[in-house]
Amino acid sequence: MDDRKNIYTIAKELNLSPSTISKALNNTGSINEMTRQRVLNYIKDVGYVPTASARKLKSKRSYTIGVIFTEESNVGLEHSFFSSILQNFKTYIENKGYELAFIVTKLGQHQMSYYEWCLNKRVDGIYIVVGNYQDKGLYELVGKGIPCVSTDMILSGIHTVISDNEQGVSLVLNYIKDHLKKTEIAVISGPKSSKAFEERVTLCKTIGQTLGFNLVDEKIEFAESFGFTSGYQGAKRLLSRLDHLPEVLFVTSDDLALGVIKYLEDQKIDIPGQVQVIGFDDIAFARHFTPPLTTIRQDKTNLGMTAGKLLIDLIEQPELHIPTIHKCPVELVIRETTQEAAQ
Amino acid sequence: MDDRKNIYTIAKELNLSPSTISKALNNTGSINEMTRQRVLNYIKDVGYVPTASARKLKSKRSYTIGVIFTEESNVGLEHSFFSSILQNFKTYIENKGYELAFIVTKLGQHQMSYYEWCLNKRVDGIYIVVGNYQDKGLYELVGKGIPCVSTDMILSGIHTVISDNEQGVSLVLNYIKDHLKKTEIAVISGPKSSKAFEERVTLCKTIGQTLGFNLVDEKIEFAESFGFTSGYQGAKRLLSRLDHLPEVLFVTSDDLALGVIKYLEDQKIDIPGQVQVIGFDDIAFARHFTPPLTTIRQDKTNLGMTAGKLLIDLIEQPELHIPTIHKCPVELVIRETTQEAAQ
DNA sequence: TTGTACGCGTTATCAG
DNA sequence: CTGATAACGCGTACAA
Repeated sequence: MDDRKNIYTIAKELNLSPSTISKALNNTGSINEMTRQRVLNYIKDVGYVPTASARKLKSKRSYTIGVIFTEESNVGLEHSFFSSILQNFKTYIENKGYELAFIVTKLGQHQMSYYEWCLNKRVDGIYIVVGNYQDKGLYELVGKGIPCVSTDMILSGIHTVISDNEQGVSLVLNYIKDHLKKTEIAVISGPKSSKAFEERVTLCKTIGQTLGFNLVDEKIEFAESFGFTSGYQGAKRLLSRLDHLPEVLFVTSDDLALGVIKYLEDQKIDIPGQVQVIGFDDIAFARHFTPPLTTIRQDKTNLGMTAGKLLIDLIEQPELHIPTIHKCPVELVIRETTQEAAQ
Repeated sequence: MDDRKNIYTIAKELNLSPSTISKALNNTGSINEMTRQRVLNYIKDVGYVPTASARKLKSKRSYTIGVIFTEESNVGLEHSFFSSILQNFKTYIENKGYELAFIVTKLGQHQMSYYEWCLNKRVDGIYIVVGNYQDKGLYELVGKGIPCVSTDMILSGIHTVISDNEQGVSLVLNYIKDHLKKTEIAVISGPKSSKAFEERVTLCKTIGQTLGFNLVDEKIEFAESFGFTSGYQGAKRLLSRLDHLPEVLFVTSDDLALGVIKYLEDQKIDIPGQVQVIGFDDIAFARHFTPPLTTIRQDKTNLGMTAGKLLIDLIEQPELHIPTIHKCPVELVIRETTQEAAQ
């Protein structure tokens, strides 16, 4: 019925032993080159393919990276920024011979923790793309010593690859001060569930202070979630609370910023005439929006690939176990939601 | 060193046999309820987690669905329409106890065919989200009898879940005729590598004919790829070829349509004053664009979930082996890139 | 309920 | 140095 071959069958057919076949396949141990070729050719002919689970079972390696993506935060694969990072990560690790699997906590009837899933799959490493950093399951997971890299949250003890938020915020605020020559600013931030957003807000306050901005809490609004609509609502809440329009709105996530712009348009507020808007991320649509969005470009390729490289280094050279924070440089992309002041 | 438990260890510690442990875990066979509870409690205490690969090795089932996504067509997870379908599919199958894995043809040094990968992983089924239908590897794969569902291409012999393109095109053309009251139309299509795009173009011709549109080939332009820029370029090519502006541009994919709109704006062509634009898909940004795009809404949730349901039915009840084509209804969403003619 | 063979590739050990 | 043998990893299923 199931006529699948295995190394035993093949060994018999070639008058060799199973271990020889294995050696030929994996290029390990000592084996005569001619024998190797003979095996390889035969295998190609008959179309034998080794079974992943048998190899994994024995070698205790799965060549699989578990990915935490979204579950809690209600952002799915639809979120273009994270998807893009994930795509780059995926490409990198596949080149290194690893595959990607989504960590899941509910499978059919079974409920399990992140960690249990990882044990079950024996993943070699973990990549946290987006996750709610208030999630206790995450802390359990990262405490277990499985190599782990994160691009979203800065948890102590995890290797983190993240955009240089300090540089980004600094670029924005200095640009506002030196080029736009404005001082009345307000901030719309992504939800508090993400550490990165928290960090950006904190940086706005500290850097803003040194630059002479007066960024009181009243001028900071946290969106409830990700996405266009959250931005729209956030802008609405913020502006109806303030007694006059800020000169510049710094929105710490592009997808929110687009919603913010929409709200301003609906209110017949001219951009950049009355309010200037600056985003963060440079998602694909930022440049295509009307008006095209001035923003901080995060280098998604770099983020994804660096995370991949770091994780695989960790897996293959476990001696480098001192947690590091990699900051990827960002860049200010000036488009049409801002306008430099005349000299 | 590796202190992981297995059913043998546990069996010994509880003075039971390995098979009893297995039964307790899987709730199969006959087993004393008290024994079962004892085992379950113990397992929870010591934190034992069964190993996926061992189970797979024995049971020859992997509870894994292989997904073909993009590889050839250069669209990645960034493509919001496909990502969204995939997300819904993923959710559905996870509820049914299956996991998703991306089918890959290059792993480290190893190059393999889709089919080889599937053998290696012993996937239970295959889901083709996007793929180049000229890809011969795809035909090899689907010919092997692994349960397979596609949402993109209509290959003979594969179960297909696809939006009702006929209904969609019909809705568009009738809307143009009856409400916009226009006859001069042109079409910008997605790349020929996708069967769905081909089908839409063909339908435009046939339905167009019965409605009295004169849609000659000169008025049909194929974009070179997916995405905003391809749409922009496509519009440019089309309009520079035609001697006068069409009244309505039907763009068979939203991401292209947004690029088309941008091109028209850059040319100072008023939408919908001079040219009206209709898209297809209803991606998230379609409604947020300026102007908001009139388009055909594909039901991504329905598509993804139906595909999931169909595939799992196929896996679990292999007797239903007559290939079917599921057409999911679509809907015309009227926004601001079109304008009804006065009565 | 329990014993045990099985699935299949890997690897340590051993003989030629 | 080449290749063979056998034990191993771990859960499942059927016979006892």
